[in-house]
Amino acid sequence: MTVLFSKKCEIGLQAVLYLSTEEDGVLFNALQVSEKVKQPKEFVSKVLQILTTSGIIGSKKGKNGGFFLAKSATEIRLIEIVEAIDGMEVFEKCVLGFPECGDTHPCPVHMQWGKLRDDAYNMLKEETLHDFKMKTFDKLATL
Amino acid sequence: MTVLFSKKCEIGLQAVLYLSTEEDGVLFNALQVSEKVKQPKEFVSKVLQILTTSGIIGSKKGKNGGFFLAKSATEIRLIEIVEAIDGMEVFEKCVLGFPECGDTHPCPVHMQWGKLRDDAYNMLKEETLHDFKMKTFDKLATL
DNA sequence: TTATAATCGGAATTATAATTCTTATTAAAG
DNA sequence: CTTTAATAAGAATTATAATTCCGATTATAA
Repeated sequence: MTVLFSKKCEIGLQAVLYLSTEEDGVLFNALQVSEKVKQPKEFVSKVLQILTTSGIIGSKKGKNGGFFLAKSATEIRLIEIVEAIDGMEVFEKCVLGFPECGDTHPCPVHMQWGKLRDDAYNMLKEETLHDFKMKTFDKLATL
Repeated sequence: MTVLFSKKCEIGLQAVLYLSTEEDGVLFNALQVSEKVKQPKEFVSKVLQILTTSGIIGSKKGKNGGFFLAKSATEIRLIEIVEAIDGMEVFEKCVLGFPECGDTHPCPVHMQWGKLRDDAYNMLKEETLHDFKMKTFDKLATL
């Protein structure tokens, strides 16, 4: 099992972070991305398609085609990628699985998890891809 | 998808919280637990078996048998249930899925997630079942 | 001692997520 | 205009988690 997001989503996050390491206008094809994130090309392609449909990245078909950030790295937030692939359910459901958990019928950890969940949400929402760029570059270089 | 734990684990947590609502020595059979947590008896039985093997709950076979807390509610912590069913992987793996993420090769959210992860761990570790007992009773009564 | 009501453990099945395959479409380059 | 290298989309397959089923065992109570 993954931690909080599906494997598709993890790959999507990694792929977009990788795309953000290049300047505007430079393309990476699916093979290059798949080698960087160390996952099969076919699977990575699927994820890149989803991100293309949702408008986070753009694609160019045909020879010398590939993928690129659809917006500037200063405008893309990690939460958008999570939302496009997994949706927002993780931030809405009870961590203990109680279907009726809420402010009126709280589970034993409702308040505490609520804070953690909001912190996680903010972690993904507040910083832009650009903020992460250097860290990411260092990170991806070592993989 | 579930939030952080497998469905088995969610049911295990709910089941143990339910068992903790009774005094020592009182048994609940699998059917009673399954009705309370609103899941099929067969599935709940499976989960109760796992918890029995790991020593968190006890079982009595045969007619009038059932399940009960193996220790006092003041000695059982939610983290034990998570560990018995899902293991500790959620608290060890990178939230973005980078296989080499760690203090030397941190992912973009490594430090921030590290804090959240530790807070979640402490949330499940520090309070005992007994601490949750009244809240839980109220909670389960409304389901 | 027999019937009954439980847990136990493993096998079988089903559902869902992950992964792969296939074919179509597109655009550049020869 | 043809070949080539790419994405696109959906179908098919595989892996894993969830769920169900069945037979065995156990203990109580009639």
